[in-house]
Amino acid sequence: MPERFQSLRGFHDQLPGRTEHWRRFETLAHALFSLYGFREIRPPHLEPTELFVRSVGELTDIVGKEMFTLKAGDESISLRPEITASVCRAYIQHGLDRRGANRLYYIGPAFRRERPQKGRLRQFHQAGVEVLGESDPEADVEVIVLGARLVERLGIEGFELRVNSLGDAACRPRYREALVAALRDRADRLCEDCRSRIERNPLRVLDCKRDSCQQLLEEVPTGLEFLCQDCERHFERVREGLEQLEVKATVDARLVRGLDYYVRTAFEIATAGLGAQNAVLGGGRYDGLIRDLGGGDVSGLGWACGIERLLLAAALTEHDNPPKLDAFVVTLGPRARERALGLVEGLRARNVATMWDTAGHGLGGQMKRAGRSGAAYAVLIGDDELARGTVTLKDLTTGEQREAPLGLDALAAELTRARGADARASDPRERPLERAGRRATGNRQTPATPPTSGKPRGSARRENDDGQ
RNA sequence: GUGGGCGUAGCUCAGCGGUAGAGUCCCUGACUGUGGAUCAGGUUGUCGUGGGUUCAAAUCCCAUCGCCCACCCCA
Repeated sequence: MPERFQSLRGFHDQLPGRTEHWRRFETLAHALFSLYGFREIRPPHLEPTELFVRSVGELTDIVGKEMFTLKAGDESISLRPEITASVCRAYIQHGLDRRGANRLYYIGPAFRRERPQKGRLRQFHQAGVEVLGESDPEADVEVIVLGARLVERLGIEGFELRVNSLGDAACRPRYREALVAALRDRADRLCEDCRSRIERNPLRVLDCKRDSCQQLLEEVPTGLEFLCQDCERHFERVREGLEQLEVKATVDARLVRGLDYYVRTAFEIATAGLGAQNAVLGGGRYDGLIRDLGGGDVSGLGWACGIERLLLAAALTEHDNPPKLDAFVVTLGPRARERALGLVEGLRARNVATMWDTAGHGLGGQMKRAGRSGAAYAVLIGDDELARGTVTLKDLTTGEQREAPLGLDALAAELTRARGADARASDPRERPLERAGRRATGNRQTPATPPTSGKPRGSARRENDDGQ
């Protein structure tokens, strides 16, 4: 027996039944980002390794040990571990500042070589936005609000938005010094990890998860106390803006972002119920990054969300979502079967979503497949119909039957008219993402029929699902 | 990278030294004039993989791969 292959660790397939959820997320994201004046950018997945070393920071774990790096000839290239760096590179390379494209968004995969957990994969997917060249706090407010709106519209309840200011080149070094001094004084009471962080990345001590360290941090100065006047004022206006729009945010002086490039505004949205992987969206301001990457003195601002995590937090229903067919052609006898090939293709040419049983089952088998396909109508043709120039239309929801003309245009019109009646109700784009009445990790009882759908689809098969 | 839990049918799981099981799904038939229902029958399988112990291993041991959880870090 030949070797059977498995997907790589941390690289998952998205199967039918899940892909519909992804597409609903993507549809929502595209629509929402457009609403805020953002335009899509799709950078490549591979970049020069050096791009990430310079942007994310050489000493970060992401660059230090989590990148998929390969040699290509004598250059080193890496799968992107995050997407902001690529967007900035493209912005500089193509002079997007002169094209008026300074609000950009992306949706796509990124790669990190970490030990996988639920909501943390080696290939994961992010959607994110970047605003380039705007340094006023109003831009921060818009970006943060957009993040909150996305999470809201996904129907995620009980999320928490936390904001902080990390200072800038003027004030952060002063704080860093003070912090290091304070931590050194207390090093003997910090955990082992934190002791090593004092020199390597002292800010990260602030969000150590150990209670003992957190208690100790009460005695340590916060960054907010050290903000220079400009940073102070900026942060104040960000908070005021959020307040004006009634977006609830808590100031968390311990919120630190892991990437080196953040300055001033940093924020994060966390949800309950995802365990340790509860951060679903995070970002901040990165003035200076564009310059570090060889561009002009252009400020930057943005966030990224983890699509897997958001979908987990949204606890989507696993309701049936088979392709919505208008018609399933059922044939009786060889003459009808011969005729069906053209009939089916003719209907499709008229935009009627049509299937038939290419496998050649008997009448019962074909009807069974028609029912399972989710088609609105079965279109039956046999010798009787052919002789009369008609088809028998069976409404697969109600079971009612009637005669209809065999002519393609007339039949297509008939089937399309029937579709118009319920298409609006069942079109996923017209429907908000639904919350399930259960936890994502919970039982697998049959989900309740979504209340917005007044039309149960009979025997439509439930998709098997991996439970994520 | 460190520590722990778990891998049996497509799916959810039982079996835990003595012939591989249930539910569900799938397939065939009753059914060349009707799907969802019912009935009859069928495949459900390298028991994750490779070694070892044993007369005998799904079961015990070791290794390995994968999933999950925590740490680390982050979306």
